[in-house]
Amino acid sequence: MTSGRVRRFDPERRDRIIDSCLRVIAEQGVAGASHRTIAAAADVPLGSMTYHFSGMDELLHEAFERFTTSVSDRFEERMAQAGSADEAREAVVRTILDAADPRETVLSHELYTLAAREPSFRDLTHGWMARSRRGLERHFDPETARLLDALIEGLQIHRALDTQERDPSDARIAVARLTHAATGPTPAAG
Amino acid sequence: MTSGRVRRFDPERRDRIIDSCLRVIAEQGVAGASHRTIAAAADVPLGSMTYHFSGMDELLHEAFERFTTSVSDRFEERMAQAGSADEAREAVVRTILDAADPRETVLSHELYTLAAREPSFRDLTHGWMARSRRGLERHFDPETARLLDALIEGLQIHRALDTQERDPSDARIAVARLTHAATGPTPAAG
Amino acid sequence: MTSGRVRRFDPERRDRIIDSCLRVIAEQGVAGASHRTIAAAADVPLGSMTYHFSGMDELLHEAFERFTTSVSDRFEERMAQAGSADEAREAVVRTILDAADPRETVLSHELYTLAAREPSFRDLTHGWMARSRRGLERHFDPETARLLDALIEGLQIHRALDTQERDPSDARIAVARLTHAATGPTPAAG
Amino acid sequence: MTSGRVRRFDPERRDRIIDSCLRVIAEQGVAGASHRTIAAAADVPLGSMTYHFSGMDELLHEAFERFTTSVSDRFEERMAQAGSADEAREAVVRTILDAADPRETVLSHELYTLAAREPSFRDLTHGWMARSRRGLERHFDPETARLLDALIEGLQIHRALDTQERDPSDARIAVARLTHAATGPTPAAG
DNA sequence: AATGAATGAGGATTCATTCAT
DNA sequence: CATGAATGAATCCTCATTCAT
Repeated sequence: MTSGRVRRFDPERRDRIIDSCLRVIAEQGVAGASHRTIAAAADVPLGSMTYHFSGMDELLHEAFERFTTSVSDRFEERMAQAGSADEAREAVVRTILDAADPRETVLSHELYTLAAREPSFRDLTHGWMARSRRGLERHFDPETARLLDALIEGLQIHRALDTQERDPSDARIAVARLTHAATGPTPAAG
Repeated sequence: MTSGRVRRFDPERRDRIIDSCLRVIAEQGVAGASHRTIAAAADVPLGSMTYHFSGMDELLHEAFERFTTSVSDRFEERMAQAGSADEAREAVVRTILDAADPRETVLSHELYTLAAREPSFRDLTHGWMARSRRGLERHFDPETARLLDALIEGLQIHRALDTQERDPSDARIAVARLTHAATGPTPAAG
Repeated sequence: MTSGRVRRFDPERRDRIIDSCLRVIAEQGVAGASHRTIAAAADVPLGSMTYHFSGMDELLHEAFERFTTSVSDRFEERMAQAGSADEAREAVVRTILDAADPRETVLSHELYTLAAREPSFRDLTHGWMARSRRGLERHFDPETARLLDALIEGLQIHRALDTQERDPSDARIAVARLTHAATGPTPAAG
Repeated sequence: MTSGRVRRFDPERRDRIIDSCLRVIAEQGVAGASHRTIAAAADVPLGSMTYHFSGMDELLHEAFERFTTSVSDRFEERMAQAGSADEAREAVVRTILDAADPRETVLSHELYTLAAREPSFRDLTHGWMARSRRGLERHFDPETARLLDALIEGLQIHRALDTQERDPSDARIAVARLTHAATGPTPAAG
């Protein structure tokens, strides 16, 4: 008889909690990510939270680790599929423009905010950046890879946090300037 | 007679609360900025908080408005003092490298995180970016100004959130590439 | 109209909480004295507890301070009313025998246990003992006062923690021996 | 094959749990002695606790039984080794003064507190006192033995819970007065 | 025989907000 | 005008115990 009401064994529960944690953060921010809200989102009893995770910090760390890994995976794959420098440039541009997904924007900023204050989260941001650079270095020299990586970051943020629409060509021009020197006349203002 | 309790008239109290709010956010994040902690930091009675501000949102908005205004002021002044495109480039480079102040890093990210989720804070980020661009447009064409602004953002973030030291020359090279096209051989990897 | 359901002003509430705290400790021990149980006993909302006391420690300290003060008051009065050394001896004997009140036994031990581990409670036990000695010194020299005080303690404990009834004359004999040397033949066993 | 998990047979585990229980109580009190903390201290799985003991009460009882037995053993031995009434007096004095071991002080009080409220622990305190008296009765008459036992208790407590140092001669004088009546002039205060 | 997984109840504490003064 | 007192909801976390394995 498997009657009763509880599931005593649920091996994927830990996983589900991590996913729910990311979902809650995306929707309500780290501030709204409490044991309660996450437990409810994961359809798991409250006591389950501290059983599986030593505390909110461990949970947050694992959640953001999953997030950065998945974003990095996707970016690396994109870079791997580019067959030439030109295709790589186009992939970078697309990465910048695709960032419209508000979920990722929000999660990124939440992580940055955490990392800005708590060094323990900086291993995640560091690892993330390292993998991005490694992907870029398939097609560009290390110096350029670092600059491109920072540019992607800055353009994504400004696209996300500006109330005004941005012209998509910005990204293309910026990538061009950073990757091959000469594109035309000196752009200093008259 | 000045007997009884003290300080029934304190015209700068509102101001002090806003400053304390920023101080608390810099130290403990928006998450740690409660009426209680801010009131304590400002040495102001708890009941005073809801008297002067309709709620945390109003207070946060005013606090971040003060923050972005002060950062923008400083940047605009820097740009105004640059007498040539070269001096402007150097001012941009210094702006990127000076961002070591953890207080500003933290406050920026806290604001971005807020703005990423709540549109009501996006007027602040939009205004901030607009003023930055206006400053840059004293020396560069609008297109370049936009790109420089994003680059500043990206490099600052990566410098702050990487565990590894960054070479300061990165900033100089990036600014050079974005502002005058040709600086040398094509940097695509071999 | 004083309708509604809440009492917004209740100046004796702090006092009532302290009393309820002692009551709960007497009934269930320090282990059972939680914010919840005490709040319920005092008919006070839970949030009221940490409003009036910084935490359980402060509350416990104040509660036991009240307890020791009241016990000391009573003992001092008894000593003050004794008109002669003989009456003082009798008062001491009665103090030992009266300790049957389980409430006081329990509270004393709870305090001792606390003080045994946390020095911050030792000021209470020290003050208690000091006042007891001061009372005894009205009638006995300091040396004898110290010994009597310890004897009271020991006899009370053994009376309380033995499952076997004790002969009340024990107390009388012990007090006699400690206070005037000669009462008969040497009591060493054959 | 000793593969798989380890230590499915561990006959001393029950013993180790009891010892760990005492250690935890000495360090954190009965309040801090939970199944979890004790299991961790004994390096034993949590589920093992309720397997070996029906509940905390059984465990506490066995732990304190071990404690009182060991203290009683030592005291009895001391008394057995005393060859004369004078040596016995000295042994009693030393027992009082040696009680500086904070571990024993703490454990004694924890037990007293338990016994003060729950009669089920009073068999332990009763047995302890009975054995103490039996030891003393090797050298003193039953009456004196009871008084000495109580005096030991009282002086130990006051030495442990006073913030002021005690003069060791107190113990010697008290024992003298209780055991042979006349030691000098009447100690009543002038 | 032994235990890892699980959980509901309860632990202290913090919070934004209300309201009588 | 300004605030100290008050509170219910929510915070994270620990707990003894149960039970399928």
